[in-house]
Amino acid sequence: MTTGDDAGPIIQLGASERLGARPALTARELADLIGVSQSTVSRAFSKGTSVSPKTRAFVLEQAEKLGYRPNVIASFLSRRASSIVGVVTADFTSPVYIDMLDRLSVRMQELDIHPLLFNLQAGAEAGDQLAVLRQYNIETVIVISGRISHMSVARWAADGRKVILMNRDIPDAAIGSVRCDNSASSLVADHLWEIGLRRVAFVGGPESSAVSAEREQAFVRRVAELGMILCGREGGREYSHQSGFDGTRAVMASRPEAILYATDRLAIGGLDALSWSGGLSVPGDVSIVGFDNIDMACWPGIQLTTVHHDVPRIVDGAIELLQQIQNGREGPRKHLVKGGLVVRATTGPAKA
Amino acid sequence: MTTGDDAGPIIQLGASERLGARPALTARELADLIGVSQSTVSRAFSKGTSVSPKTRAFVLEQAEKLGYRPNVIASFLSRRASSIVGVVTADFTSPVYIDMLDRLSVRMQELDIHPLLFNLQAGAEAGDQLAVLRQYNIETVIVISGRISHMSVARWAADGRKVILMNRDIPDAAIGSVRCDNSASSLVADHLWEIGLRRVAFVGGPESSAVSAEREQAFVRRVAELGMILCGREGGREYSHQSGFDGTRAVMASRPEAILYATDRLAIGGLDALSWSGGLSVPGDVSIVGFDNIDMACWPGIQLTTVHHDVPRIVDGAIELLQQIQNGREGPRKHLVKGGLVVRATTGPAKA
DNA sequence: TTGTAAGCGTTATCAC
DNA sequence: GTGATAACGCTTACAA
Repeated sequence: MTTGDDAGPIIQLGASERLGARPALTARELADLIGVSQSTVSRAFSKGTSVSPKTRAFVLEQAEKLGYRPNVIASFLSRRASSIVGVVTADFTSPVYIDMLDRLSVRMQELDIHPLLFNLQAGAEAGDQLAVLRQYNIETVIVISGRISHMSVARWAADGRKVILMNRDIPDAAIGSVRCDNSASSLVADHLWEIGLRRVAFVGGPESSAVSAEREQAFVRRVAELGMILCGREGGREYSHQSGFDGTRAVMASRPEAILYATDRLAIGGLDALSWSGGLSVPGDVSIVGFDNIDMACWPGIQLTTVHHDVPRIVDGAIELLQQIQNGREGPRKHLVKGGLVVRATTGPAKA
Repeated sequence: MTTGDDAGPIIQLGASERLGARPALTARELADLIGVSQSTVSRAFSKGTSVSPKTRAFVLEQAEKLGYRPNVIASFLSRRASSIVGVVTADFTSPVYIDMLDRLSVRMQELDIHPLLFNLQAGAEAGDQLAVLRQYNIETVIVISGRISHMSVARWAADGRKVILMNRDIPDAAIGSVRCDNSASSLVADHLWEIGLRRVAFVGGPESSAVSAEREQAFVRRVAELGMILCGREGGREYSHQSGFDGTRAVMASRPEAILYATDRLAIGGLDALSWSGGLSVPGDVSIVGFDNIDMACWPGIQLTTVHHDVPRIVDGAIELLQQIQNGREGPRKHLVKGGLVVRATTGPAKA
């Protein structure tokens, strides 16, 4: 019953609910109530401590009944560490990053790890964030953004924070990362070849974008191997619809039969330039291909051929890394998640 | 230099950076170092305490120099309250809610208030969250979602948490809220009347959605006042593109000259059904109007006529409320932010 | 105005 | 395996 904006009228609260404002039970109080020492209560709640299974079960049961839950703030202070994880974002306009944040935050909650959100504006200083990380005793930081500088990441790591990078990597650094295999764009070249297209172009994101560069590189290499012609190439200032639109208009001067875009958003900008606003037929006049397989890609009126970016698996990888770090096992690891080509309706043989 | 995914190579860290792993300075250490008492340091950092301006300035200056920052965890424990604010979300697929989260989190950071993200899945229990709010000593919760039940909100409030609702309200409850004026949909009726359209229809969100209901109501009332004909009405299970697509197909049976949708996303689904996939002309065959004025609404190939939803001002309102609450001033307040009609290219006279 | 000292609710180090 | 007791780094009476 939690769908829609309005899940019913205000419901009268029972007596126990009303008492909520009373301060929460402390370990000491629970201990006194059930006749054990306060440290026993503490031990019952932390794993890897020496309590008899019987006592632990008893304490946990009573705690449940009386509504006791350890105060994490006190625990953080005492342990000089917190289970809060910093989640750093900067690209709320990117559907892929939003999807990652969505799934990641849900998964974290299931594990009782809570994300403190650091939404960095362009130009925010890494140092400022570092101070906050320290203030909160935050040990682990997950970066879901391509816009945070390597420098910032390096500083956090140098300060002893564990960093997990999503969708990017710092090659020779001992920093965990989980990302999709951008070289899958080579599959696009194969596909275009198979349907008989020879003149191809690439429309990318910002020049400084590693993601765009990797996707371009793998595509261009395979294009060359197959003996196809790379007739055009455009980059943008950003990963926006307008960028894809403008890039497409520009690259059409080279008369390509197909265009690969660094992301679906750019590709949809291209579809707009060509078809919605341009009066051309896709794929009749030109084929287009995206990368990421965002929700929009399968809208009835879009049906974009694209490379699948497996966000759920990337999130799984990040969660796995997170747990390894929190359990103190192993060092940083690099995950690379494969994606595959999804052929829809924006690619096909050229019109006769 | 923080645009693009890759902001340069790893930079060698200076000596002071490398030492970062050394534990942060405490108030006691700073106090000893600069020759004041620890409580003086504490006072210098909290406003409304009795310290001479001179001492405060001195302490703050030295703290800055030596890199001291109060540990907020200890502060939370001592104050039995935390400046962490819970931000509750559930609709990561809604551009408007994402935009709110984006802007809100940035504004909060500027104020040194940090958002702990609670991303609730459909069906998540309010009680579970409440336990976590207590564990973190969280006093204030901002709800950016229509899908969290009134019941949950009421329970948090009954437990003594301050709640700020964004984009919704619980009418007779003493709970703060900031939302857009959904009755602005009446402006749509006026606009359609002026361009000579008489048969209109409405495509809404889930039946349980208060937002959809309010937008529909104001529209329908004005339509009646103007003597226009409401010839059709469809609701969906959700606020998705597909819902808008399907709802449009259904409502076209009543041959409307114009359709108002509860949101832009639904309207774009409608545009897809009519134009991209349907071969009809918009606005030649039928005019369509959305609500929210999301980014997509102004894409070259969309140019959707819509009602502006002023997210920045709504966020301003929420921040204002937040500060009032944190300063202990005043009780809950209700803000209503006006929007206006944005006429673009999807409305116009019917084809001759 | 400033310093001293007693919490805040945990964890961790001791003995037993 | 369990119970006292000392941190953890702050805030806040209470004294000076």
